Amino acid sequence: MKKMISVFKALSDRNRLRVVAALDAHNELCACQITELLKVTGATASRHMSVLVSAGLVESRKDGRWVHYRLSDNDAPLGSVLEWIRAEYSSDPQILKDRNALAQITACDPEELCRKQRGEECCP
Amino acid sequence: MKKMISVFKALSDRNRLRVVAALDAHNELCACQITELLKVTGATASRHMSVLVSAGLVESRKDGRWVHYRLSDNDAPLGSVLEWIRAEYSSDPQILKDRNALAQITACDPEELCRKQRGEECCP
DNA sequence: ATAATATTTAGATGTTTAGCTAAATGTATA
DNA sequence: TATACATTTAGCTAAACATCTAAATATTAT
Repeated sequence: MKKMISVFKALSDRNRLRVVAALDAHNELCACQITELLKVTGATASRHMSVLVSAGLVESRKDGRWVHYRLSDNDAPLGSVLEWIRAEYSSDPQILKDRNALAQITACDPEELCRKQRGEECCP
Repeated sequence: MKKMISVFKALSDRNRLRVVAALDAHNELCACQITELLKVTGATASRHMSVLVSAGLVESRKDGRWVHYRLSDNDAPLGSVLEWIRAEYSSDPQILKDRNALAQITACDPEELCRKQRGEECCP
């Protein structure tokens, strides 16, 4: 019951659903890329990711200063929940916008992206 | 996206999950039975049910003064979400307790149950 | 018509949560 | 070792929410 509630709570936020969709398309994204996608503070993005991780929906991998996130390969029953999400968002305007944004974001080296995030001019 | 969020929000509350489990076992329950199961005010139960109905998870049928609720027969993808819930809660202590409580509650005529709820002595 | 009654809505209160800024943590590089 | 830096944690505020009580609504029975 607690597990179920934490999963549903994790999935009942707009920004976290956007992240799930993003991770479903690009199988790994780092914290700064997610921050850029959501257009929120790094702190806020980090908080969202910790909710998804605690719910068991996402796994994180630390690589030096960077943290990379990916969807956990969930067991079949929970997998079917993701199946439903996938079906629902495949036509969602926000998610489609995000897809384009992500193309830009991932085209740019994370190194560059972070430079941009602290105000220096670089990749679009 | 809005639909998804409302579904997940609806499912991310302990008491509403208990109701979903209850409706999955007994295919129709009236407001007073749900009130009795959750041990909350009628007003609170009503609020919870309206959340489940707005999310499209539950349908209501009015019959005189009584309102009966049942699970909507959801399309396949969302159905699989309920499938996961079913798998998860089949061994949940709270849900098992609820099953016994429901046996008592449904054994007693709703008419009687309501009498009990306003303080008169009757069915156990 | 009036009274009784099952459910819903309104209003109030305490708790949770998403977001921010600022400080802390841990890692890499000069 | 000292500095730069990506991420996380702490502390705050405003909005959302679960619950209650009291009032409103709608339906049956007298």
